[in-house]
Amino acid sequence: MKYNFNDIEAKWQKYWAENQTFKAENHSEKPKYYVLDMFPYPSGAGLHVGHPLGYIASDIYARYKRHKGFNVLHPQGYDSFGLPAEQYAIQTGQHPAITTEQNIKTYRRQLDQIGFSFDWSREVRTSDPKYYKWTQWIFIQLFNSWYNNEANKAEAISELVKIFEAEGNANVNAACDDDVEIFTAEAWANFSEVEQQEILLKYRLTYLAETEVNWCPALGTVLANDEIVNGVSERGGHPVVRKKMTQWSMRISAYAERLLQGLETIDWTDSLKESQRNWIGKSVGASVVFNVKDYNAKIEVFTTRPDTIFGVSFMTLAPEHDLVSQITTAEQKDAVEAYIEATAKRSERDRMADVKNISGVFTGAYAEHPFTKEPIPIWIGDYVLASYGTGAVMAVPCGDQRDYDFARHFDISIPNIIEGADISEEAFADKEKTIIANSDFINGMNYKKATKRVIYELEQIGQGKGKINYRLRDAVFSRQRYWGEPFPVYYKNGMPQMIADEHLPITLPEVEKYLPTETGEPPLGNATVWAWHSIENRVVSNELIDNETVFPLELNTMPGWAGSSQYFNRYMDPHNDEAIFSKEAIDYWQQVDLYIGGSEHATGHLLYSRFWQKFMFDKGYVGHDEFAKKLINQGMILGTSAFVYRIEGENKFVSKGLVGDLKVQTIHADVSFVNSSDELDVEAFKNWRVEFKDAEFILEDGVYKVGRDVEKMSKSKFNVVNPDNICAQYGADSLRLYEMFLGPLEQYKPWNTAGITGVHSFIKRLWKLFYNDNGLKITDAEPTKDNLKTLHKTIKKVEEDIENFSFNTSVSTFMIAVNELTAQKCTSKAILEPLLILISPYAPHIAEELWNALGNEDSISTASFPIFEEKHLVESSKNYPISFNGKMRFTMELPLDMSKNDIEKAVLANEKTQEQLQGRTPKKVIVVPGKIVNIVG
RNA sequence: ACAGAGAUGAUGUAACGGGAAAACAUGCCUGACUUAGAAUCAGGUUUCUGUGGGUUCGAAUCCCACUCUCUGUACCA
Repeated sequence: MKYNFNDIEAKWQKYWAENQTFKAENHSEKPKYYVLDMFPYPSGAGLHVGHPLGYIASDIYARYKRHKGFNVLHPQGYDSFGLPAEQYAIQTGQHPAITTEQNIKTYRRQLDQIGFSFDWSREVRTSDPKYYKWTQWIFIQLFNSWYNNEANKAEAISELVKIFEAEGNANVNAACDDDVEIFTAEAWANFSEVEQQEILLKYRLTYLAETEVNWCPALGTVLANDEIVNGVSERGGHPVVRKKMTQWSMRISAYAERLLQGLETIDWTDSLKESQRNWIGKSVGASVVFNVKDYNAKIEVFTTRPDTIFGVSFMTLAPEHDLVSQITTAEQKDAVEAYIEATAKRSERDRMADVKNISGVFTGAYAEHPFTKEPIPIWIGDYVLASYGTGAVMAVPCGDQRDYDFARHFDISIPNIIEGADISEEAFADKEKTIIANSDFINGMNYKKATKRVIYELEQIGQGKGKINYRLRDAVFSRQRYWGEPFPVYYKNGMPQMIADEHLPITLPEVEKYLPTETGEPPLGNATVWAWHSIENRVVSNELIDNETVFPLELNTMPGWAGSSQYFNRYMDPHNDEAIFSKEAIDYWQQVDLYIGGSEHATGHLLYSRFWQKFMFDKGYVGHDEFAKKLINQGMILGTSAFVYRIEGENKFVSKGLVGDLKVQTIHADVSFVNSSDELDVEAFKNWRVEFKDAEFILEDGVYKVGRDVEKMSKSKFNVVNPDNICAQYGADSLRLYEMFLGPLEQYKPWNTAGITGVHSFIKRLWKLFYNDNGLKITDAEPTKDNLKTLHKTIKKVEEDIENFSFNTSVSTFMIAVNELTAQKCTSKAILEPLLILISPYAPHIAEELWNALGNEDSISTASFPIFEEKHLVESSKNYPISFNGKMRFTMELPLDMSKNDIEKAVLANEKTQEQLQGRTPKKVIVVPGKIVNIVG
């Protein structure tokens, strides 16, 4: 019988769907295991062979865990809000919901044909109102919470109000805005409602704040830093200005320390944890307050080196610093303003990239040293960033290279306060080797002692304190887009009001245009039915807005990461309309046991999700404050692009070998026109685009050879390989095996379709172990010793490999096993049946088919993983390599239970040994039983 | 600049906690079968583990230095 993979795969995919084979129950006698993939954004381009890599790996693991007796949750869904659908809508007027629906259909079809064991009954889509109801709900939860630094957790805002009513805010230690004023209980009672709301907003975990954004007036939108190149928009090259906008922010900074500490408790890759650590950017030091001479002003700086405070010879403020305009003297005014203007024109990225040019201007003002009272000149310089610390630094040129360079450049003095340091060429920045000198009460102390003492003294005189600074900024949560979650928020007297939980979801309104309005409002500003009726509790026409009972709704939408920050928990109970998930469901599934996805989400999705999880933990909704125990990053699959060479100015293409010194344009050719010998199908290429129709081709040896290069797989590089074609030609099992066989999961690796014939013929050889031309050839024959050895060797290796996520090596193990069993002419059911279970996580369709052919009624996924027995691998003898001075010369078969001494004697007695020694006496004989014999001399 | 990962035949890669370097595939070559293509079968094919040094009886593996590649972050005070 022939192996007809197309029929077999369709048959079993249908069987799994109809029987809901992989549906997980929220209770079971079995232990639970939760395997999760990062859900995809359903783009219009569909899947290419790079996308399923992680899904195949997680699917193998999920299927393996089922064989191992676990109740496995392995869900899948779609991160279906996002920019591409919106941009398509702007261009075509097509509603993003429609495009998204179509794209999801394509994705589902493509995923289905690869044979994943997803529990599709739990599918979620972030753009589905039933789903985003709960995204809105979490937003409200965050709004109604504040972070209590004493308890080190989020608490209800109503508790905070109680404290304010009882004693004011003097004793409240909260993560809040910096500009909160101290008030008493009486004062609180006397504030108007709006004033109270304003104060509370400074404490809430999500809050409205003025944020600086990159505003592009021509595009009418806010741009991310990445979207700006050389000060103009990447799209269209329009000018971009910094503009303040009121936007929602998430107080993730409140969780900085816990996000950092939590990394110690999870099994994620070191590089990913390191990325998050850098992103959080903890630095320990002190805040120091400098009084400005002749002004009633103070400058607060953050420093990690308070021990060097006696080395301060100037201060630098960021050009954007609030004080600059106040303290600049009349003489310096023009220079300072010119400098500020020049800096404002440069993007932050430009400023950061340009490290060599030292620039700055003296303000004319002086600060006063907190201890010596000496005057310190105040400069501004663009190497100081407004967004980090306080936007001001105390400059210690002898101990910091940037300060040193700055001082040198502007001829500012460089006092040396480090004992024995040579600062004639560069600063001495090694704090571990620092001994302080010329520094009053800290002379002779090391860095640690001096730091402690300086902080103590600063506190005594009220000029500073110990402080920990984090780089992590609060996350802006507003987007001026259409295709995202609407906020459950309306505005009354300018203050945001949350819509009560029972009226959620607030669904996206219809709009005529998906662009910002002419007045620069976000796309939702185009909606005509987008006002909240606070009595009827429903969305009504804007015409009814009276600001008494009907109020305007929020026009921004939520960012892409909103929907993905709790989806892993929603899978546990995805159809629950009463709660985001039931307590039973979360208590049962707890957290993700294995999460697989790309490393590009290291500081986005993976950080925000940890933040929301910690918040949900504080509120008692979840039992773990980390959502994923173990995380693996799959590497990217790269495409092999093909290039043709067009002679400049002519419509002639030369074959790669003939390019030589010719001036040519290198053009991407679609890889589907190129065969495995790098030869171009010239006719197909000509028909590809009109401009190539009449092109001439200069061939070498009768063919046109293309150039090759490995690049990211992408539609624009024409190097995309579609899994549909692979499945049609070789089958899903071959695709799955080949993707794993390419190399280690975490590694970046190029795709080369030609290699798939190796795994494909392996599958055919597996089939031939079961079938010949006459049909099934399996017998009940007693397995031979060799059969058992092959099987158990394979069980052992495959089990180890899966546990270590080394899927590539188990594929070669399978090949070895099938090669050996074929050579042994094995037909024994007792061997081949367990072999099928081993292979089934990797190649589930053929495994089901053969399993069924052996007379099994249930799906192979219900079978138990075979148990390894050591006894079948025990050997009685070993073919010892005999080395002389480390070089292997010949081998000798010796019993494994032979003693060291006897082995030595036997080896020395061998005539080949004597031949090698040529009469010399060996100095030493190393015998490692079971491994090797090495003769030295 | 810093951090992380990595470098093995023509190619993808393998080698438990030092113990026979290249398993498993791809490619290429020869032969068989076939009208041809595809498929199948039999056989063959290369290297000395990025560079330099160290530890060791023995190093791809451990240590030190360097070179290069990829990824992330970047004037972080």
